[in-house]
Amino acid sequence: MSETDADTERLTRALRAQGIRITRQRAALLEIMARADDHPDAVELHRRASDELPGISLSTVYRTLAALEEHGVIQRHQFQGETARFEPADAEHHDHMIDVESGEVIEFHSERIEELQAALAREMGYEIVHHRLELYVRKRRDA
Amino acid sequence: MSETDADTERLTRALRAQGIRITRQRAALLEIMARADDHPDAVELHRRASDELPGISLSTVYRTLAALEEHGVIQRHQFQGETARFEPADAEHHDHMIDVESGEVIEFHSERIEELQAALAREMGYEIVHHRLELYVRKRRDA
DNA sequence: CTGGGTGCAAACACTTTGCATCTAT
DNA sequence: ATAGATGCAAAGTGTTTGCACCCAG
Repeated sequence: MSETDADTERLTRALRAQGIRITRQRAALLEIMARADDHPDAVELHRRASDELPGISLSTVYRTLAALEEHGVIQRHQFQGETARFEPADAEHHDHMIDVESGEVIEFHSERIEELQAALAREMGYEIVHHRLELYVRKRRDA
Repeated sequence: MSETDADTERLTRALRAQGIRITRQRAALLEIMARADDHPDAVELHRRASDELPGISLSTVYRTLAALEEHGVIQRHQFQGETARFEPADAEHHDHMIDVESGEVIEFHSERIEELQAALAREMGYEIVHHRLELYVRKRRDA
């Protein structure tokens, strides 16, 4: 059994325990999300799901994505001007660089930046609930 | 003459020089934006504009906002799940903290964070075109 | 067996657009 | 005078929802 298969099965059990039914549609989407190493949007996920489950409706995809997000299984991102994209919610938080020329999304993480953010918020009397950091970038020509 | 009046007049001239006509509608919106110290959305701006220019249409507001954004006069922000909000584009860049309880938007700036972002992007072979940093926060109770 | 999930179509919220008319320059 | 801007209504886009039927547990 592949690692993502094992992950998916564990997830399935956890979700069922939380009282959410794993239908064929949801199983398909869970599997697709587990495999996805890009950041697909609802329409793209619907396309992928249709391959193994012809007839699955776009509304089901939206409803499932909402449910999975609510249960912390996936994360929704709304990049500048784009439609919502999704990715599996891994343990470690990360931010995104978006290549404005290719649309490619690169993940990164900076503990130093996170610390500065937290310190800044605290100074101003707030605590961070969550944050969003997006760098819209272009490949360096002079590199 | 107030300072914002002077600013608005300067802007008006600059825009006209770039070949965009300053109609009553646009003048009203320029003035409203100059005065705005919050981050209103299109509907709110339409409401404010309607006070001094009854009959102004929402599409004109949208078209004007698009034009002003294109000419770098205002900036558009799309906060998590909200409708687009606008603010005058001042010289100095800043980021936003959004109070998730009140919806209030607080501006801040950290040169240190900006430097780290730039360094990070460079390391990965990119240069930053623009970025977005939003801290979704809540007032500290234990402060 | 039964309540949650699905597919479909219709509704939604926000934003954009086509067109006839108007107005800033 | 005339090209660009407006108001209106209609179309778009991405997403959500009501409802009758279905199927996972």
